[in-house]
Amino acid sequence: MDFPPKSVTSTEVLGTQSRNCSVCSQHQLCLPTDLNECDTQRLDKIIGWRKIPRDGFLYRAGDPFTSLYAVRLGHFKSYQENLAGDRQITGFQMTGEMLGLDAINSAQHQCDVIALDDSEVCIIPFKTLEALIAQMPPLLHHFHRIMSQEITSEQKIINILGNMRAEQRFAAFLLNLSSHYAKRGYSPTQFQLRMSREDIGNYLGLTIESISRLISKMRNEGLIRVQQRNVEILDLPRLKKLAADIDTLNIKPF
Amino acid sequence: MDFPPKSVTSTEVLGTQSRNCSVCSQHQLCLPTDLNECDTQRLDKIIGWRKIPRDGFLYRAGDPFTSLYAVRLGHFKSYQENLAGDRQITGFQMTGEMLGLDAINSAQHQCDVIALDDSEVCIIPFKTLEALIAQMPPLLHHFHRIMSQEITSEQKIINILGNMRAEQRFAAFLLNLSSHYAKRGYSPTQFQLRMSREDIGNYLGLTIESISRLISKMRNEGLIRVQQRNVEILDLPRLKKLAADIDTLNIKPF
DNA sequence: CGTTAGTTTGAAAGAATTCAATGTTGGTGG
DNA sequence: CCACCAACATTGAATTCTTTCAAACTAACG
Repeated sequence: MDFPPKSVTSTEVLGTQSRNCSVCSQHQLCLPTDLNECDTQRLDKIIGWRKIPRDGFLYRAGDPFTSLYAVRLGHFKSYQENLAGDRQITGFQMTGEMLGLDAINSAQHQCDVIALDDSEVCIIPFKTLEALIAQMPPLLHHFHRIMSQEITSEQKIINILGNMRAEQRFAAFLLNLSSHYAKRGYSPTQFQLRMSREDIGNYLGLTIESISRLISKMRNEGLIRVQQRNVEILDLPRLKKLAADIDTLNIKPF
Repeated sequence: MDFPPKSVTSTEVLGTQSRNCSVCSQHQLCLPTDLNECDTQRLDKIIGWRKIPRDGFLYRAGDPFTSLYAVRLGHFKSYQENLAGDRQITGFQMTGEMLGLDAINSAQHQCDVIALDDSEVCIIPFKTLEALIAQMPPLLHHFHRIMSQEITSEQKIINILGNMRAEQRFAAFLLNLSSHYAKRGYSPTQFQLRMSREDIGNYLGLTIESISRLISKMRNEGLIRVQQRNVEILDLPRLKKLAADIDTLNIKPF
């Protein structure tokens, strides 16, 4: 069932990833599972493809919005800049995640998006997608779920920024990465940070020094092992307790 | 052009608000402007209606998701509760705004939503809406814009929580209310806060005492006038400068 | 008129930042 | 191959901002 459609030459599907949705490794993350083969191929036809080198822009705030992007390979960061020139990273995106949804309303991109790795994206022309969507109910609903998910994941950040202390924020951040990697079949306890300490700090509303101190503290407590950008979570349950604010240190005798 | 459709008796359209989209005062906020009369009436037919008393729940986190809600009258707050029982208000909603979009993905509501005023909502059964949407391209696109707008407005909060100091946060909060009221034809400089100081603090990641101090400070500086929940912005430009982090006090001589 | 919920104010404590210095890594060119 | 540089990261000390704790105040309501 994984052979390439006949319209595609064999060289085009060489490499670790195919350019076709039906054989893409992100299939279950990106596409509705109940889409039939025919509809999947119709979708294939409208989807383009692009490579972004490390530190390259996928798009910039203010760019006209024409397409959504699905991360096929690699990692991205999205940030907004305010009038004073301060930046706020609003999210990190990894394989299978959608970029550009925030631009639909104004037809202009709202963020700068930069690749943290050499990366690849699927280009999804939005007008075409909407036309297709109207004819394919499962895809319609799936697309709404994706947008809804985006809202939910931003609410998570609001929760982190709004009522967690520094240590909890960082714990929540690690746990979020952990579950994302787990969902993609990678180890939930060992992974590489794709972003600098500065990016992490910015994202979590903390300074780079605070991040550094938190890493040292958690390392000393045997919670994590960190070597540069390599992270190993040594005590996942305790990390979860920490992030959930269940203050194990303050258990009162009665 | 504003007479009620014949299927509706005259008593039903009495009062300040009609139950029909075509004559609803929120028309331009809620509906696509390029929807024809016939399509508007099809939409009318699926939309229900409900009153929520002050402090009443519109829905609770975990409730099964069946419908979206559009605020027709009044104000709401949405908040999430974490495992430790801490709450985080993720947004305040006023007339014309949509509630429940975050529930599409999981089919369960993600927030508790409470009315701050005696309020009224339109009930929009989601399955029916999706079916209708697929047949009405302008409505399809409009719905996507609404979801996109929700994403954008959450990014605003992330920006506030992620890199503003207390004073800027509160300034940004007031300005946000100001522009919302302006958009609805009310005064941008005089309005009533519908939420308690505690709610404001929670929303902005600050304590109630901090909010209180900020109000006092801004009052002393002639920026605002506050009498209980009545707010008057006395110096809008300066408030904007403050929120934008343009530090007028720190202009260096050379 | 007293009670209550919500708000304001003050003083002390705590959390995170700022500033400054030092350490580490990886790349580049001599 | 090594020395040096630049970018990134860590650590310490002082400062700043915000919270916490405590008390007093205010308006609304029965």
